[in-house]
Amino acid sequence: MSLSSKYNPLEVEDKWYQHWMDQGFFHAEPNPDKEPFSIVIPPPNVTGVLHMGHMLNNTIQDVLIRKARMEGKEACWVPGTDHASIATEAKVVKMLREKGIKKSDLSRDEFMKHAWEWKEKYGGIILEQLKKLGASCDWERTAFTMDEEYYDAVIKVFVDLYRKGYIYRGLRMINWDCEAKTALSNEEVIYNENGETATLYSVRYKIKESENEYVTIATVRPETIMGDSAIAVNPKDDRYKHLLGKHALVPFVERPIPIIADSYVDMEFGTGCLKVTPAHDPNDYEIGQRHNLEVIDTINQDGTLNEKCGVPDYVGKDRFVVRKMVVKDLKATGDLVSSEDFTTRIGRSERTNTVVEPKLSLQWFIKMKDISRQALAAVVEDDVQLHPSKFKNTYTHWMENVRDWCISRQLWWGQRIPAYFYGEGDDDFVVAVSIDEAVQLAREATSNPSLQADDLKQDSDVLDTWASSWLFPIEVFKGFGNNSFDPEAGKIKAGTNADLDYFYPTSVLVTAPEILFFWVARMIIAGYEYMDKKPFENVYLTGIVRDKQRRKMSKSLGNSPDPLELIAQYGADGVRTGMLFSSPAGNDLLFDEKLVEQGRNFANKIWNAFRLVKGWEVAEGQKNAENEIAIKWFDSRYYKALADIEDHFSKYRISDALMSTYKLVWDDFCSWYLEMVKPEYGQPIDQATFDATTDFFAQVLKLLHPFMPFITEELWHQLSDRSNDDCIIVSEWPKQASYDPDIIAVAEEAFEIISAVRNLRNEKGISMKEALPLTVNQKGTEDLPAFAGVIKKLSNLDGISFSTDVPSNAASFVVRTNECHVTLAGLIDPEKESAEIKKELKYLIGFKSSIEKKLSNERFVNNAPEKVVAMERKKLEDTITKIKSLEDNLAKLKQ
RNA sequence: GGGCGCUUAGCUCAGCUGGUUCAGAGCACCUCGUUUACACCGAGGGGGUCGGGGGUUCGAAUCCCUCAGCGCCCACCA
Repeated sequence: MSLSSKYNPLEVEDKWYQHWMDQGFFHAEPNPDKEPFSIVIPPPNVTGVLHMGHMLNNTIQDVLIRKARMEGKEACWVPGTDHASIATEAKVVKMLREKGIKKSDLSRDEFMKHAWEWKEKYGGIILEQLKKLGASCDWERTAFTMDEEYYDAVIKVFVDLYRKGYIYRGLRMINWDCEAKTALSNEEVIYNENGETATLYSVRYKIKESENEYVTIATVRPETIMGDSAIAVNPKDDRYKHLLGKHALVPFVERPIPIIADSYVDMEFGTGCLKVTPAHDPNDYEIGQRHNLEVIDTINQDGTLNEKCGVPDYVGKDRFVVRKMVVKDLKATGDLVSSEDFTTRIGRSERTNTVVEPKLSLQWFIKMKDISRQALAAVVEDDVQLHPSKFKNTYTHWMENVRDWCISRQLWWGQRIPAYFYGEGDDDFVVAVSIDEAVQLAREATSNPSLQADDLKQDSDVLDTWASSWLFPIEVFKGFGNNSFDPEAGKIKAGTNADLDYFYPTSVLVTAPEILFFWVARMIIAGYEYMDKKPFENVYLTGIVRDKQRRKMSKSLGNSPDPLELIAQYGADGVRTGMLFSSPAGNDLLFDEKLVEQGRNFANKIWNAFRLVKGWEVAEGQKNAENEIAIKWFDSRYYKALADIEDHFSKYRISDALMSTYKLVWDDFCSWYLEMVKPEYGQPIDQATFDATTDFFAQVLKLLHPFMPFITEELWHQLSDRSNDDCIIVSEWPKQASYDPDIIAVAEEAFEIISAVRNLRNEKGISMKEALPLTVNQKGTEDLPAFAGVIKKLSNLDGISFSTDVPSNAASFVVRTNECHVTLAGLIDPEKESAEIKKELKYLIGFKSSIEKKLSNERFVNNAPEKVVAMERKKLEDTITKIKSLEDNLAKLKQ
């Protein structure tokens, strides 16, 4: 048999993935004999390609789902994609533009046809990529947020919320993209970090009630002057008290507007006078609401001014053109007092980069206060647990101050709002799940029985993507399908959907903190609203994957490696472990290819451990003493590690669980255990030790499997002959068992002696090949001699004796309370040795006196718990023993 | 501006209800080593006044106050 000294992932990964699929190991069905464990994937954008964030996120999900599967749970990981209305529509529009087709030239149906073609062609690439990572998703359940049934669910929910009174249509100041002619959500508005330079103009308005008196305001948007409805000053501002109640005249149009007091106004800014333009500024709109001011909307949807501005020259011209004209005209009339450069934050559209225009618009909203009450409580009371828990604060703060949710988007790709207008009025509409129902309702509303479907006009907007993905944990199980949804109650009926009854609530959601509000909070809201249950028990929040310099990975910076290339180069197992090595929950992952290298090296280490064991010749026979103690020790060590690992998993400390596993395998299994039982060159190993070793190996592979699915499956089969359906992926996760802490402690002491001997060799330049004699004057652990054979083997001794006789010509050291001597005739420099001993003695004497001081402090002895005092006494005793040993050594040297 | 959080070895981070897991881990670094699984390796080693200051306590990385620096979320000054 010849096995390469390097593990080659390419040879095994695809083979095993295919095998798992063929065996149906990923598929889950409700099973009353098993405990359910489910995860829904945060659906990536259907147009997306795999990036490093997905890699981290999905690796964590796969680790959790694989462990649960091995624990005998019915593990169901539902994959899917999000239609991502804005992002996808933008891509389709761009693709069409490149073909010379303008969206505005297409009908809605034509556009949708293109969009679906695009989706069929490019959608779901990302899911194929996940397979390379080893993601054990139940692909038979793959969901898409625009699937027919999913679409219907979203519509049912809209209608339901409307009927429950949660949805309303209202005039709101929204972010408007004049180029795309659509409303933008806050998250689609980008602010330049350093602000942008604008000009701040000071403009004087004449006071109507007095001669030659002016009030000067400052603005960066002079083109909105014609929409002014008031001048506001701070109520505490004595400079302007006399003007309150009077009026200012708007330049150009000479329209009188009241001078009012509002505490929003900052006395320090500019002149302390603010022009209030309710139609074109969110703060001004609020002031307008408070003071009942007129709203004069002077800007059209495309950013040009309309006739309401009252200046014919400006009508039809773009707002930025008008700005220049206004400035010029103000100069001409002498009303422009000054202008200066000014750094301010200007919002730009993520899609078109045009300056966002605050615009009053009729949009659809969900009232959030009442509907979110249970979702807030669920997290506060830890019914839904966030990991790490620090996000609890962020969550509750947001939920306590939750704002109404604008759910309409002026796009075509998405679920179309099921509101049907039968008249021209803003309120002349009905909301219905189907056109037939809409006709019915419209007939009733208009008392016109002959009204037809053609007389209705459906709202042209679609719903915000999150207004569909918030149903994900319910709808991947088709919760609103069949007749499960009861429109009367506005709930999904229990006992009508086997999948939902079994898999919901899901066990854990793994996602990024960035979408805690957009998605996580809203899923919790929807969960309580429709299921009366939370959607998941736990939320694991991952960090952001950054580069070494803490920069976010982005296409434009080009600092993101291609995940598939990484997998090709290092193997999926290497990439998975590499990503997890350094990513505690909630912490950003500073990605460095070295981590992946470390992961690959780890796989190689495991591979070589296998090569070693596989290469052993086995002979009949009994195990010798050191193999026996080695087996006893590793058995305990294993179960202690398992306890640690389980503890980490229970707290969602995945990185720590991996690190414990890593150390168990590399340090304890490879460096200690295998070295202990490894037969001498050319010698066979006894059957009993060999069996114990392969058994340990298998148990270790199981712990590794969730992290490194491929190599573990490969070795599982190579280690022993196993049938096709006997796979590690469905093997039984090790059960915790009691272990002997004493043997672990004694072993540690033995290891320290071994290290000390090796260190001695290093210092004295004695080769590992040269056997040495060791005498241990044991003053501590009684069981140490059990490890005599191990110590002898691993530090290459030609003899080890436990004796109080101190040999001469010996290099000495003290391990804990064991006085150790290695006879080294001719290699000992008594001067140097004694100098070193003296140095250590000095330290120990100081250490001793500090303990004595502590123990002579009555307040310490009286107040500290007995246990602590006892420990100090033991420490003192051990130190005295140690000092005595060193003094003996010193005396011996001087002879 | 409002809220939350962080500061521990060169780097990334553990460190629970104050006391032997109390100063830790991984990586990096230094020395030695190609020994019969692995140089994608082995053996050994160095390295921190736990951001500064003050307090509570017999005892503080851990609790409190304060200063400094950093980060995140929310709202956004015309």
